[in-house]
Amino acid sequence: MKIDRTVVRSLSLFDRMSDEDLDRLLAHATARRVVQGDAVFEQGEQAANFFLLLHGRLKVTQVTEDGQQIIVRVVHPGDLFGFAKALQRSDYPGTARAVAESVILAWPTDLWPQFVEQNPRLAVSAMQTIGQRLEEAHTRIREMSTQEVERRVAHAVLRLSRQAGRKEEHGVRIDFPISRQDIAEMTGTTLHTVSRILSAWEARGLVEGGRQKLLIRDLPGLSSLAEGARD
Amino acid sequence: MKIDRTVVRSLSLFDRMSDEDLDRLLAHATARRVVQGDAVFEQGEQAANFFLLLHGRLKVTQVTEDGQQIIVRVVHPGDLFGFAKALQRSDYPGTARAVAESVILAWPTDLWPQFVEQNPRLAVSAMQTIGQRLEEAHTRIREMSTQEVERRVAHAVLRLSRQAGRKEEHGVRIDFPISRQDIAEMTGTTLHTVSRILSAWEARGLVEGGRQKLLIRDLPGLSSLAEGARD
DNA sequence: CGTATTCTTGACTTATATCAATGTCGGTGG
DNA sequence: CCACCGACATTGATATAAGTCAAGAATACG
Repeated sequence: MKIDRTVVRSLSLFDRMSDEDLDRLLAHATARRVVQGDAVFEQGEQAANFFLLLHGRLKVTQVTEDGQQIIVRVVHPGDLFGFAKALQRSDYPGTARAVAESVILAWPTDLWPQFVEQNPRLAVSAMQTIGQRLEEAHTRIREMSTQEVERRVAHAVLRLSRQAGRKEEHGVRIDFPISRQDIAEMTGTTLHTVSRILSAWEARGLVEGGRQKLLIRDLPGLSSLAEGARD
Repeated sequence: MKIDRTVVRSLSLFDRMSDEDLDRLLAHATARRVVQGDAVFEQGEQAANFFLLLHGRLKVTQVTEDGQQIIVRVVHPGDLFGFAKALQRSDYPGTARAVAESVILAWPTDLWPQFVEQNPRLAVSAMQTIGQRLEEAHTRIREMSTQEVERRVAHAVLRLSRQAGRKEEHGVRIDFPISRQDIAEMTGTTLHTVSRILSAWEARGLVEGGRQKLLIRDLPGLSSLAEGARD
């Protein structure tokens, strides 16, 4: 598959890179289309590549020994993902699956050192990316430790609206198919509880649901709920 | 305070560094003694330094707006901590407090880039450290999402025994003062629940408690509990 | 169309938090 | 050195948020 330079160029990760450097980088990359439902890599697999999401949406999940699944994160366009080797692992710690038709770039993992050395900006950028991810994880831990489910779900939905929101006539739509089960796996609860919460919100005019659909009608209202407003 | 080179030398972080490089690095470092209960830095403070723990034990905590506290991690000798700048923050996201008499090394944050560039091994090492921390965070999220409190506490105690365990006649002792409240803040529960759990374990001969003390008498027993053995 | 997901909703159960009271340790100062 | 105080811990009673179990409805898809 041919690589569309203009798409890559527009990503903040590469914005200060010279055309030659960019070309050199892309020379080693392979572009690939991933259809909805397909996995880019599976948990436990040997990490042969690291990736960049150009277009679409992925979710990264982990399953525990006893079969329970959690969503580790959602990958948005422009995000690096699957750089297990940089974190001294030989296998992928989770499964990355397309929840919408996606386009990715793949590099062989053994190119990571070059990738980083040839362009120090990338090294810094990568470290900051991981740092951000660490902070997100801590935020999630803090929320799970101290907040009840409804607030956690509110926060999760607000995050999604920021990262994957598309403005619509009556509010902000989450721009990819997302099920109640997904939201449950992001917040550490059950789909039943999520369903009840969303139904209650819908009755209050905060959101509008639907099968794998979510529209936020009242952002400020949701925000105040997330901040802990009692009712 | 004078820096003890032999202590530094023994840390894996520096083991393959030449004497000259090490000297160059230490030239910019300041050693400091921190007495029990004192904070090395406080949440929200401008990040002027990054640190290395030489001796002792610290806990890093965060407080939420509504005053609830969680323990983000425990810092063990040899660990880097407080490198907020590397993660593109200007302030410290948490408070680092000595739970035992400690000795730390401090470098000005603006030296971080040199620190990293002059010795690429350190850059890699730092990134791996952050990577590990990210994995730990995900493990914690996974546990909080899927496991009941008793198993989480078991896992937390086992981790502590690995990272801060000292072998004793009747088992493994957690080698620093740790309260029920601390364990609660590490596992996202209350001190009451922790107290009940530890009492039950003590009755079964798994552990031996005490004021800010904890001795694990039956590691295999605890492990099987952590792995989900029904009773 | 019928079949399979996904979602909703009710009834019930349970783990864990909350509230409340009391006990115990260990260091400080009289 | 002993008494007292404050921090830490234990334990019971009660409340409740959220999970589990169960059934059915709605929506999408082949």
